[in-house]
Amino acid sequence: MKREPVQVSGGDLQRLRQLNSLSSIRALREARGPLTLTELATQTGLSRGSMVDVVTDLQERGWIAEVEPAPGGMGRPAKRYRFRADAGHVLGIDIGVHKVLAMITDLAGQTVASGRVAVDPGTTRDERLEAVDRAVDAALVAAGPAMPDLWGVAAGSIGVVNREGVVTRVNALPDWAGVDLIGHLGQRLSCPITIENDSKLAALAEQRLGVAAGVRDLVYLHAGRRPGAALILNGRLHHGFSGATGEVGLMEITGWRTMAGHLENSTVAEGAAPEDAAGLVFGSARTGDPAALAAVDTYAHQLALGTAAMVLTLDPELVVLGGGFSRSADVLLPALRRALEPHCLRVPEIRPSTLGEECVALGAACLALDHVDERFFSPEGSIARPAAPRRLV
Amino acid sequence: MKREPVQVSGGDLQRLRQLNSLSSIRALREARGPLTLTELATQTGLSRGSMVDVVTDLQERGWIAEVEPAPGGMGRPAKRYRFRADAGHVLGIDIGVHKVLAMITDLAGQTVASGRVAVDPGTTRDERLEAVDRAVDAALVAAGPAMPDLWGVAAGSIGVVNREGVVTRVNALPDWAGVDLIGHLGQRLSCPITIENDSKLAALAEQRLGVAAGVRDLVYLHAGRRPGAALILNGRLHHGFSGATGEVGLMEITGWRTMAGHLENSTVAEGAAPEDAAGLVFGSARTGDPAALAAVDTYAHQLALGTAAMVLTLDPELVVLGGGFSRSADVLLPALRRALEPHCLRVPEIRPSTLGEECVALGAACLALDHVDERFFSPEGSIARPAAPRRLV
DNA sequence: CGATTTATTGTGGAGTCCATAGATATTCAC
DNA sequence: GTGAATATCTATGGACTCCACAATAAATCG
Repeated sequence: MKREPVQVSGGDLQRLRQLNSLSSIRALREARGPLTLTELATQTGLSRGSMVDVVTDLQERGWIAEVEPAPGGMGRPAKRYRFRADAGHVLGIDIGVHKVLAMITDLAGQTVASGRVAVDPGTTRDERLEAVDRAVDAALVAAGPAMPDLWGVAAGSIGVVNREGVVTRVNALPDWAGVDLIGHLGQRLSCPITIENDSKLAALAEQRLGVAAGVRDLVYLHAGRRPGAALILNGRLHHGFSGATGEVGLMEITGWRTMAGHLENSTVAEGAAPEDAAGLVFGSARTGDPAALAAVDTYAHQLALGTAAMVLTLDPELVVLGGGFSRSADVLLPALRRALEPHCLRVPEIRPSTLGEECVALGAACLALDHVDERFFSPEGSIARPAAPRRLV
Repeated sequence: MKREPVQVSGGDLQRLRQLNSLSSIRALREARGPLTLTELATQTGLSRGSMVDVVTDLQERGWIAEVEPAPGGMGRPAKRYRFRADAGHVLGIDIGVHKVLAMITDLAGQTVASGRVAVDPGTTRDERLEAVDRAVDAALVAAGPAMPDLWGVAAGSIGVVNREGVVTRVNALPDWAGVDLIGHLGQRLSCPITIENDSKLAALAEQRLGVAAGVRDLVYLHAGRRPGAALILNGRLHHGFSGATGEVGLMEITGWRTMAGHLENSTVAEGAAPEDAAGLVFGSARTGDPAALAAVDTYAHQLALGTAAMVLTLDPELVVLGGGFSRSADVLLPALRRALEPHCLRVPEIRPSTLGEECVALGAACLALDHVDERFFSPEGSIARPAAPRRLV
C-alpha cells in the first residue's frame, strides 16, 4: 500500500542538535518579541542547560542576537534573544505587463529595497528581459554593498508556468511564451531560482502577509479585464500537474473571456478607452447610477459562475478578491456575494485584497523564503548559512 | 509573516532513538521484501552498529520479525527482517444505501476479516445503525479472539460530513442527516473514530491501493445516477472547510442532478425499472445500438461539464472514473474523454476504478491507518504499541 | 582445505542532553 | 542600607546514543 510520507528525520547526534537548533530558530522567528532562555526551553521542550548550548551556538553563527533584558520584574533579569531577520535576504520579482518590480526582503518578509522599471504591452521579449535586469540591479544597488548575499530568487510572470519554470501559454504578450526565465536570471544571480504564475504569487502573498494570513484553504480571484484565479490548498500554493490551475474561465459557459465587455460597453463608459472604462463604471456605480450598477451586476454574475464552480469544488474557507478591480471592492464585492448565493451551499467569506500592486513581488519573495525554509529544514539541510553570492556582472 | 509549519521534531536523546526506530519501521514497511541490516543502515543513514541496537529493540517490541536468510550469494548470509503488518489492525466501515460492510485490515491494508449486512433505502436510521453494529460484530468474530486490539476505526457515510463527524446534508436517506456516528460507534469501540464521506474514501482507496496508486493530484468521479466527485490534492484527501467538496454538480448548468434521465428515458430502456435502465443502455451501447450510444454520449457530455470545471480548476494528473457506472467504463470512458476535449487545455489521463464495491470500506481502513501513522510519527507519538481495546458489549 | 567475501560482535571514544546544586543579579520589605 | 525573596545564570557529573574500527564468524569458490 502506497502511503503519504510522514516526514521522519532521525540521524546522528549532530542531526539532533541541528533539529533542536532549528526548533529554536523557528520559535524565535514565530514569536512576537524576544524570548528568554527559559521561555525558549519550555517551547522547544529542551532543558535549560542544553538551551544555553544551542543559543550560544546560534549566536556565534549569526542566526540570533541578544537584546537588552526586560526592565522590571522580580529576580535576576533574564537575557533575551531575537531572531535576526537580516541574517539573509531573498529577491522577489514581478514581471508584469506594465512594470517590472524587483523587491529584496529580509527573512521576515520585510522589504529592504526595491527597483522598478516601467514597460508596456508592446515591449518585446528582449526589452522586457533587459528591464528585468535593470530592476534587479536597481534593487541590489538600493540595498547597498553591505547586504549579505541573496539566498533565493523567485519571479512571477503572466501565463502558465510549468514545473521547469518555462512559460508554456500566454495570451497578453505575443512573444513571451517559451521564455527561459531561469536561464536568463541564472546568468546574473547564482542562487536557487523559481518561476511561478503571477496570480498564484499574489494569492501566496495574501495568505502570508495580507488579508488571508493563516487561512489554509482559499480561492484568490483575480478580478480584472481577464479574470483568473489561484488556489491555496492545505496552506500551500496549488501548482497543479502542468501549472494550469484556476483556469475555469476557459470554459465558455463562464463567459470569463468576454465579460469585461459588460463594463466597457456600458453607456456610462461611452467613448472612454477600454482600460479606463471599468474605473468609470465602478465610480458611477458607487454614486448609484442605475446603468453602471446594472453593468457591475452583470459582471459580478459572470464572475460568480466560475467562482461558484471553484467554491463548490473546493469548499474553501475564504475567497480573496484581488486584481485591478479589487480597488472597487466596495461596489463589486457585495454584488459578487449576492451573485454567489443561489449557486453555493455555503457562501464563503469574501475579503478584498489589501496588498496592492506590490503583491506579486511580495508573493515571489514569500515563495523564495519558502524554498529557503525547505532547504534548511529538510533532513539534508545544514544550519550553516548558505554561501550563494549574488553576481553583479 | 505567517508561514506553513515545516515539521521540526527535535528533542531528547530518546526521541532521537525513537525517530531512528520510526525510520527503520518505515523503511521495512515500504520495502518490497525483507531487508538486511546493511540495507537498513544505508537506507536510514545510520551506522551498522546502531542499526543492531534499533533492530533488536524493535524485534522485542513486536514491530518487526526475523526472516530466514536468503540462500545463495557470497559470504556469510545476512539476517533479514520484515515489518510485522499483523502488529496492529484497523476497522473500516462502509455505511451505504444498500449495504453495510465492515472490514478489518492489518497495518499493510490487507483485509483479514469482514462482515456484511444488507440494507435498503427504506431502512430507518435506527435499523441502519443496528446493521452497522451487526456488521462490525461479524467482522470481529470473523477475525477471531486471537486478533490484537483495534488501533483505529473509520467509517464512510453518504452525505456531507463535517470535521466533527456529523452528517450535515444528505439527500438519498431522509432521516440520516444529523446522525451521531462517532457517538454510536464509540459506545462499542474504544479507539479513535473518524467519519468521512463515502466518495472521498473511495478516492482514497484508489490512491492507496487501486488504479491511482501514488498519484498526488487526482479527481475521483463517482459516475452513477447521482454523480459526485472527491479530490486528492498533494497526496492528501481534500476535506474542505465544511466537508462539502466536489459538489460542482449542484450548479444547475452542469445538469448533474437530472442527467441520469438521459439514460433512463432512452428508448432502449423502455419499461425497465430506473435502477436497471443504465445497465441496459450501456449494454446496448456496447453492441453498437445507435439510440443507446446517443444516450451514453449525452450523459458523458453532461458529466464532462462538471468534470471540466474541476479539471480546469485543479489541473490534476489523473481522473479516476468510479461509481456504479464505472463497470461500463469501456463505453463511458471514451465518450467522456471525447466530451472533455473541447473544454480542457490538457485532458488528464482517465482510468476506470478497479477496487469494486469494497472500495469505500477499504478507503475507510486507509484513513484509519493514516491516523494511526499520524499518531505514531507525530512529535508526541510513542513507539509503544497502543492499548486501545475493542469492547465487544 | 585455505582464500575470499560478507556479516556479526565487541570496545573505546565523542557528542548531546538532563538533573542538580551553587553562584549571581535584581526587586521588595523593613 | 540590609536581608529575604525570586528568578536567572553557571558548572559538574552521569546517562544515553551514535560512530569508527578491529576481531570474530559463517558462508562460497577454487
